[in-house]
Amino acid sequence: MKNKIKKAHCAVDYAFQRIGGKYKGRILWILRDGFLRYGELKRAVVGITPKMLTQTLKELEADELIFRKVYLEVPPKVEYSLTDTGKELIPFISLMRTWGEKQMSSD
Amino acid sequence: MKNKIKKAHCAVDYAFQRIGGKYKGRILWILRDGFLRYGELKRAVVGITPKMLTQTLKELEADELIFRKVYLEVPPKVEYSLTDTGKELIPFISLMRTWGEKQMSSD
DNA sequence: CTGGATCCTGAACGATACTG
DNA sequence: CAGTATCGTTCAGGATCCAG
Repeated sequence: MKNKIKKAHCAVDYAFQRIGGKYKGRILWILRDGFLRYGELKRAVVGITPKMLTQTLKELEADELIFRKVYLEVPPKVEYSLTDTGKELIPFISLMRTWGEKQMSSD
Repeated sequence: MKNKIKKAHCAVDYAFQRIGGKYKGRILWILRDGFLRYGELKRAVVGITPKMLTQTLKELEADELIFRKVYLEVPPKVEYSLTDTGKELIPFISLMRTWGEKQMSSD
């Protein structure tokens, strides 16, 4: 682990700290099948500010959930994708979505 | 839904708001098989203060993820358990745990 | 025993402008 | 295009004491 996990009392606690936060779940889900550039992510994650996007991407990268590939071109190009560890989370985020959709429709 | 969900951009977002927070995952997991009293929960969720325990339990109850049963006795007795909706989350929290344990051991 | 009431701090998040 | 920098705000969470 690269990020500072404050103090996990158990595995559930630990996991939530790594994918908690306002945007991490959404970003991981958006990246589930493919490579996206910074600008594409910015459009996909509606409402996020550049600061939060950068910050969140850095944390996810430090946690080794996403991979950041820089192309040395002009204009600059950077692509983000899931690491294997990140991909392991997709089934579970998928479960979350299913549950969330069901709940939302029953309000 | 009874609780105030600020604004969910998608189902993932929505789900995270409902089981996010510092203790919700742990509490749901602890309640996975059985009824626990307030004091038992307080001991089980190491480090939680009475205020946070009460607050979290109220949110979970308002979200209909847990059920609160009051026994009219002296001294007071209150038992908490999962609702059906709450139980639906257990498989997924279980996935989280598995993933979290694997990650923790590979640091 | 099961909480409620208060006060407070820090971290997360947001708005806006700027840069290589 | 892909970010930084700076400043401001909000709110979850914590400490402590009190109550039915």
